[in-house]
Amino acid sequence: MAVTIRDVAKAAGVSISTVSRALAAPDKVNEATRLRVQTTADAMGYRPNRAARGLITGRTGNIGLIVPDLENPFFGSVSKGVQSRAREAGYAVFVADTDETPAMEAEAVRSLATQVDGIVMCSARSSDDAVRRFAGEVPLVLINRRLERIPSVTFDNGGGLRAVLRHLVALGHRRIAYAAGPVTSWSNSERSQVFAAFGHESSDLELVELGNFAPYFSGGIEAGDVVIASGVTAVVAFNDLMAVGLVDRLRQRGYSVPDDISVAGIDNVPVATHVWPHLTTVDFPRIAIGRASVDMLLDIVLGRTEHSHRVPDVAVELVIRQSTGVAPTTARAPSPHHTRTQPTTASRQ
Amino acid sequence: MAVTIRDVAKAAGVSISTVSRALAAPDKVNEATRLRVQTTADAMGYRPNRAARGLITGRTGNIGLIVPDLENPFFGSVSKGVQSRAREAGYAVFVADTDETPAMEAEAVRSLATQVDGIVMCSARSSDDAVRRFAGEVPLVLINRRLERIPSVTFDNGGGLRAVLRHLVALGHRRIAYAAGPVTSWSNSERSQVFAAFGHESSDLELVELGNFAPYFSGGIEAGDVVIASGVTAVVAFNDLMAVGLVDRLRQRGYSVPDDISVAGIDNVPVATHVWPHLTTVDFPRIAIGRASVDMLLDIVLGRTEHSHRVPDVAVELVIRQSTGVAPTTARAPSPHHTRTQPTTASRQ
DNA sequence: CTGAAAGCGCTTACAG
DNA sequence: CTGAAAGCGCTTACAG
Repeated sequence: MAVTIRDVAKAAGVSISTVSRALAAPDKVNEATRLRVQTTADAMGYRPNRAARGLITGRTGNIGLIVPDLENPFFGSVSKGVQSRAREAGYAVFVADTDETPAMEAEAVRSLATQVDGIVMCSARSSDDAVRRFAGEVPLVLINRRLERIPSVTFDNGGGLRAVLRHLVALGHRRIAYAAGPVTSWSNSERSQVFAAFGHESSDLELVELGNFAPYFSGGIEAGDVVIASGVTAVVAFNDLMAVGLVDRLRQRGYSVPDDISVAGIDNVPVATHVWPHLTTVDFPRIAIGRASVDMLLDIVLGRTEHSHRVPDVAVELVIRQSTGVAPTTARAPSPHHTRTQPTTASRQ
Repeated sequence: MAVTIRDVAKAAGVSISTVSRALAAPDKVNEATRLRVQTTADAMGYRPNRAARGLITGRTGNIGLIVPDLENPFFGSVSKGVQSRAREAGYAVFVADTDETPAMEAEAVRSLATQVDGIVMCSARSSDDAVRRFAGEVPLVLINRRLERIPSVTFDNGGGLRAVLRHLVALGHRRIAYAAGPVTSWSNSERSQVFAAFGHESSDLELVELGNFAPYFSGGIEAGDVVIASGVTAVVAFNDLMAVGLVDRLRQRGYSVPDDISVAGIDNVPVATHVWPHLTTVDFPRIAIGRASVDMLLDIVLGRTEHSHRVPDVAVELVIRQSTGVAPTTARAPSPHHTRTQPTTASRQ
């Protein structure tokens, strides 16, 4: 039904070889014929069958994108970046959502491997060994995870967290918590290490890691009570979603943010400015990293090796908003007024 | 490099035809040979090349998904539904983000058409004629838009909006606004009509349409001032994102939600419960509609015509939360206290 | 039940 | 510069 190269050849009065060349290698063909072929092809609405082409060239013109959760705004942005850069480069993108499970990551790699030139995998949940196996099956670029000898592009996780901590210290906070994310998350373990190491910078700091909590609003709700019990005056959450839940829970418990407790997130997803108080957070340029991952993948696939696979971390930026403030002078004991679990609307406003 | 059907045939000591049959049509082959072939294929890690298969069968085993904006949580959920149902059915999915522009929708259809068995298009921004042209190029299912003789699956837009309006009327509101979304949005024009028609139900209602506004937080900020100027006591926003911006702006201007003005959204995206007050809204089962669209597409592609293409609207559900309340008895004149643009944190808490 | 052959729509040496 | 031929990895009538 669709018009094939044969149809065009017949209409233009040339062989299919010539049509193929006219379209793909313009300099290998007489300008006059090239023009004629091009014109008739356009007129007939000819679109080359990429699958057939791929069978011969070994290139599909497709890339795969594997993400843990398409509903998570973080991955939505990354996907957008991947998708837009791929399109510019003439590549189409397959997407697979793995529901945060390692098993589905493996399945996605297997089913995509034969159909793509390479895969961008975001926040891989699989073990190091499994990820290495994936990289053996298909060209692979990792986003948000470093693994020896596997190409990857990552944010400056450590720098971001340190910037938040310095900010909190400057505001006078001395007892600071980190509300940890999923144990299986590479980002979380890196942040966890950086957090612990930060304690060595100044001796009068009391740093306490709490959790692990789910990287959602619900995880933040859970973390809220733990934070209160811990007696800290400031907390950095694994991500913004968790920070938002945390703020909500603290308010329910009668604590004011930032007057009683300062809260910071990480990611700078849109919700960070949709809630009140606006969240102090670390901006991770997610679209940019999505685009960068495609560039790196294409460098590998097309044999453009100017880039080293060991690229520097993508810079992140501390964004100070209203959820962090000067440390309270004394630990706060919530008044009876504050401890009721259902304050009236008026008091919340 | 990859193991082909020929390799398996050699290893199993049969012809490639037999390998092909053993894997695809188990009943057309001797059980013993089938088993042998299957075993060696597994052992060798054979994965059939879907592109090669598709060249013959005319089926690619892929579907395309075209969405206006992957960063929008609404489409993220729809994508998740599409992706999960497709995977269950053994299909891989291409995704294209069109940045809300008709031109990129056309480009996406063109580039995907040859590589997929069909396309699911979400909230198409193109003209009716253009969409019909798309449907001529490739099997197409529309999400969130009805078009004569084009298969589609849609939410019960009208029912949802009417439910919100009845809710507001029951709370005593008589002057109610609809903050409209993009003119190009099919959902918006349907809601706009339903809103206008609702006025005929009771004669003492004053219904005013405001806008159009951008379907984001920023559009809600803009709408906020217009809503105040209009003197209504309740407003329904085109979507939750806009409603959240609206609430934020009203608070900045010193108005209390819902004491002074009730605000309702539409969609029930996660942010609806992340902000305070939690948003009254209409739940659109987005993952479900994504899955349903794949089912419909596959019905068409595989010639399973039990389903009519004219399926009923997907039911939606009014979710009453804290952003709507009883209508104020008198129109509210903000006190000087409320008109300051930068209230202190304390007053906001 | 099994194999040889044709062919899906293309690209690419190989001759001319 | 151009065409005929081979072949990418598969499936599917067609014989046997």
